[in-house]
Amino acid sequence: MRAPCCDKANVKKGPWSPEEDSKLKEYIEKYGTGGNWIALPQKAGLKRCGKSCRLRWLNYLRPNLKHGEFSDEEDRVICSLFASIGSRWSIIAAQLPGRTDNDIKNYWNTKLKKKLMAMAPQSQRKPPTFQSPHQTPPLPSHSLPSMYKDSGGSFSYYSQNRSFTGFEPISQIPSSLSSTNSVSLATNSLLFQTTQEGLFSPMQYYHPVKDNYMVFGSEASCSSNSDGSCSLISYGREIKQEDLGFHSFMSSNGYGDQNQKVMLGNGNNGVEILNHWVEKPNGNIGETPSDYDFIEDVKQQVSSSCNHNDVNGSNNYNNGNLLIDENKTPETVMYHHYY
DNA sequence: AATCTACTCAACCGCCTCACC
DNA sequence: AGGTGAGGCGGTTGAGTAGAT
Repeated sequence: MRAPCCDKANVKKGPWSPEEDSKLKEYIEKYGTGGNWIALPQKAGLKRCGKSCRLRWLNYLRPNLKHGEFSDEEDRVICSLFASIGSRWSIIAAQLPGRTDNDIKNYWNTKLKKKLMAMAPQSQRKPPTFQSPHQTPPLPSHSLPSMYKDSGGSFSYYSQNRSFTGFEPISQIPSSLSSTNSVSLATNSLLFQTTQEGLFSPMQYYHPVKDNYMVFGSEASCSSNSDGSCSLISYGREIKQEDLGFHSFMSSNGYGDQNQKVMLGNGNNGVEILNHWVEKPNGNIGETPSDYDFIEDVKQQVSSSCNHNDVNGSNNYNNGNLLIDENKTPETVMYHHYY
């Protein structure tokens, strides 16, 4: 049983009064938060929980907050990020200066979701969802390959310091993938399609880049971990089961009937130097608990690959790209994991 | 004008992660 | 290594408001 963060009986709850607001604002502007929200209300003379103060400051009082209507551009950013990372509102908020995660969450739940549903064809209107590993309905074989990531740019998220970058220009798509006949995820205008299963995926405005490839992430902004090790990172995080589920979703759009192969590779400034393929024994990644072991194996191989590059004197540009190939299927799915 | 319904969004709750001891 | 507390996050709630009847 966890102790409450404050004495619930002696803290005020509910809407903040203008007096409380000004007390909090004045105190923080004068002394800062002191890195201790729990102690702050007492020092500031507020009968509030520290968490409540923190929320009030972050969501309402802190300077440079943007209020009011979201622009079309902001809509697009939210949509594409939601499609790619799901409801990680804080990460999405980091891409929209002046917007808070709470703002975006509310906006998504109350307006944007409906807006997108209204755009979808009548027969396909279902609430857009991000595919988690716990909900992996089979996709109809006729469904189009869902394309994942907006922009051809870097897409790194460092969980430690919460920084997150993305939406770099399309020009940063690896040159090796920029020839004709391709499927690309680079987009400036993005629409979404809900499938019959309620899946939600960006479907339009993708520019073909190279035959049989879908590219997830592009810029090689890789750096080794501080301990010198290399690990697979999904958008900056360690790969987790949830990520695998998403990969499964991505690859199962009618192209996941056969065993997957994962290509290990190293890249340099976005130019892939493909190394070798590793075949996953059964089915798509993310479908069985043993897949985690499989990923661990892949990790190992990427790790040793990275270490090898270190030995050769290369620098942090060497990254562990993970390419997933449904061999001999209409699509090859390529994942890049940078760190 | 009164009532009902739908919507919005600020705030809360509880869980998770991380840093510190 | 394990325990504890604080910060942070996402999901949910509910009071207030706008619009419909």
